[in-house]
Amino acid sequence: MNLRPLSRRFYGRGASEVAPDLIGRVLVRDTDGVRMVGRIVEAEVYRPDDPASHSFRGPTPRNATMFGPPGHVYVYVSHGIHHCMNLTTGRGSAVLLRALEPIHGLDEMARRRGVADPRLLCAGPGRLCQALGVTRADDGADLTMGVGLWVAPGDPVNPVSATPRIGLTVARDRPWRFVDPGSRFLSRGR
DNA sequence: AACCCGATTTACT
DNA sequence: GTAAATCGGGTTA
Repeated sequence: MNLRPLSRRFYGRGASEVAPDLIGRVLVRDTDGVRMVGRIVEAEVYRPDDPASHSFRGPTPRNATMFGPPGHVYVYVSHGIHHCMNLTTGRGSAVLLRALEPIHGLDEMARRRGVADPRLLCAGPGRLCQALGVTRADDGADLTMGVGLWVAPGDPVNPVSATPRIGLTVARDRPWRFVDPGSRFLSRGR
């Protein structure tokens, strides 16, 4: 399998283009001398014109990475406990990774998660980050270098399906969640 | 599936 | 100070 990192150009198209194109591609995580790999099956769009987005009210210390160049990781702390991971796509937009199908390094993911069921390792944005050991320390990392964390080509899924996003209290109507409709590893719908 | 609730960071007043 | 938060786990049904 080709595990070379996707280019800056891939991310620079904006979140609405990038999110559906990420489904079926492969996330690679190298940390502590181990490699973990997962297939992206669920992702959501967040944009600066979107009341649900952290970037909606402009730059703050937390969301600074969203306003930087495309192709970096934006990691934030959710509810003070969990970490969630986005891929920046330029001009205040990003794509939230919500679920992976674990492909490689399941033992390592299970150890970090404290559960063994493959379906519970990466089904949810907080679970995914816990499984891969992604924290706020990774915020701002460059995804195009092939070091630490990146996305490789994989096999893009089409068609993907679009649904409303999950866990929001505003802008709930926008169909900006994209999933692999055949996957059994989604955060909802198993 | 629905609800409840812990835990704490963040942004805003 | 305070309210809201891109959540997860457990309980109830």
